[in-house]
Amino acid sequence: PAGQALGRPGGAGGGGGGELGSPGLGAAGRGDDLGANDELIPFQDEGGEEQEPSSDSASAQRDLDEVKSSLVNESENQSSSSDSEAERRPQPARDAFQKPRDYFAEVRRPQDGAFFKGPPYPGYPFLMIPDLSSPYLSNGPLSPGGARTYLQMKWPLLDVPSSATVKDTRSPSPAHLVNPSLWPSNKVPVVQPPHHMHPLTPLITYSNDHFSPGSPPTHLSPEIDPKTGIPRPPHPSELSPYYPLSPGAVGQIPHPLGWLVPQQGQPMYSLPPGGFRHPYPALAMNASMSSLVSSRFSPHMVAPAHPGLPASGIPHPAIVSPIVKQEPAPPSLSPAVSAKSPVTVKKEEEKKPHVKKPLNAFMLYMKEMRAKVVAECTLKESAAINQILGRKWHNLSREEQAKYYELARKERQLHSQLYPTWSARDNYGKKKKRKREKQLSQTQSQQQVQEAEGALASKSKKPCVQYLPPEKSCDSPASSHGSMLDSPATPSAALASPAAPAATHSEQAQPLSLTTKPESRAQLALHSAAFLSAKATATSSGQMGSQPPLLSRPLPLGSLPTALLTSPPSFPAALHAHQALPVLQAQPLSLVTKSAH
DNA sequence: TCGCCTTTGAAGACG
DNA sequence: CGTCTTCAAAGGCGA
Repeated sequence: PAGQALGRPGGAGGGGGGELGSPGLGAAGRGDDLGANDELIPFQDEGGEEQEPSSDSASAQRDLDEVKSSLVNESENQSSSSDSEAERRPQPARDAFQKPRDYFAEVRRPQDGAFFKGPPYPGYPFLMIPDLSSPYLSNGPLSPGGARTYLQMKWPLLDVPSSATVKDTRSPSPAHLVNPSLWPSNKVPVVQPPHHMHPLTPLITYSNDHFSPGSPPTHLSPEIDPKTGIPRPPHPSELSPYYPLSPGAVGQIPHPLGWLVPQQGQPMYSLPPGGFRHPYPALAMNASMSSLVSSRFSPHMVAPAHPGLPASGIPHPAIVSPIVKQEPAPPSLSPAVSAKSPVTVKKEEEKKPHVKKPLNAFMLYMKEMRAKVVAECTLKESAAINQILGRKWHNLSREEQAKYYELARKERQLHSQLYPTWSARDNYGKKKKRKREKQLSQTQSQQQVQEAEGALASKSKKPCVQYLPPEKSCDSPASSHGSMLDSPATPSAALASPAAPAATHSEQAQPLSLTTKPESRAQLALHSAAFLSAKATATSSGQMGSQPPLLSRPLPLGSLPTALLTSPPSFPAALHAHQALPVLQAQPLSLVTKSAH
């Protein structure tokens, strides 16, 4: 069954043929062009790194394998080692190489659908897509899976057939809906966006949800709001479909994240149901993106304020009203905003859609990767999947994480601009609480972790299992090794701050990592050993590939690899890329072995 | 039908 | 300033 889902997307994977082809590479390539953002670029690289078409497929497969293996066996070692090695190494290297446009060009194929299919992840699409819709609103319905990957994002941008876009617009959310094909059964996240979807859409997703029905084809009419009829700013891009919200609002800013966000799911900030939004974030993106990227939302962002905005609760994408999600939005939009009598205000507030918190780096990552993971493994439970994702997160290289952190940062900025008055506190108490129990459980888990740690220290592993849901073993991966303690913070912290993605700081982080997370610790232990060996080998061997995987997270690897990768002639790399791929793949193994050694 | 579970990160609350 | 709590996404599962 799983296969099914994958299948499609996979097209990518599976098909082998697909590997290269899929790629959306081509798309990616384009994206780059479009993107043109400075920041973006880096991302792209990274993204590219992660996976490109071929690489993607390969990597994806690997990942899957890893995951599966891990799932299957939580066995620690393998999973850990394999993961790190397989996944990372290849990816990075590949990414780097693949990116090259030329390469893409070649790769590109006419197949529309194919494109999207491509590798699920390709890179992080971040690149350029500025889309933005923001999904802060909750409502989105959406889609399920959420699987959109960044990659998609790229694509969209690139290819985005106008038609497609149009469609999207039309069926805003529907886009997804519309294409059931996409969704279908499995959620196949990966797949995603079929052509229907706007390339961006995926990203936008959020918006889509929102968009929904009403939304007019933005393209067509550039910017009139369906609702208000107000003309929007000319560029959709600017607008950001994302924030549909205010549609009327003119200028909302696109959500930086938008692109990140996967479409399917909900948008981060979803729009109010009624709200309309631009569906085509993609369009918008460019301009906005760049601006966003640059981090300046200002113009758009700022502006937005006016009309709709509202600081207060307004209809904004992010806004979701739990209660009444839908209602509010549309209507409320301007009117509501306009503050009515206090009473009304209260009402609104009550109803008011609540603005969701901006997603943090990990959440963004989850959104993107969830689908993949789901596709890979049979598990469906989010809890199990999240564990896996957590593990994968740790395995990400700093750079990769940095991307997400940056995105998260932008998202927060955007969110703050959109909802200046909003505070996390606003959402407090909305969910039910579970406090103590949870804590207890946590504490228990912690204990377990500690125990695990102890074990680890001693060397044993085991613990993991505990965490995992008994049922699904498969996943446990993460734990596999790990288990252990967690101290997440550190790494994250390091990263976090680091807006600078690349920042090699990673090293700094690393240390932290050690302290913090359990896994990391566990990994550390492993890594440390491996690492040492790796270092030697690495330096001598020179190929990064090997190391990255192992070290990747914990250690400096991240930096290393990248450095290595980057250092080489980048573009030309393209050529290499192909070659490289194979090599890389091979490497992993070798690496592994090395590490083992 | 609702809340739990699970992950990481951010931000608020509290001491 | 440090620690703890809540929420963000997501979807199966149990009550």
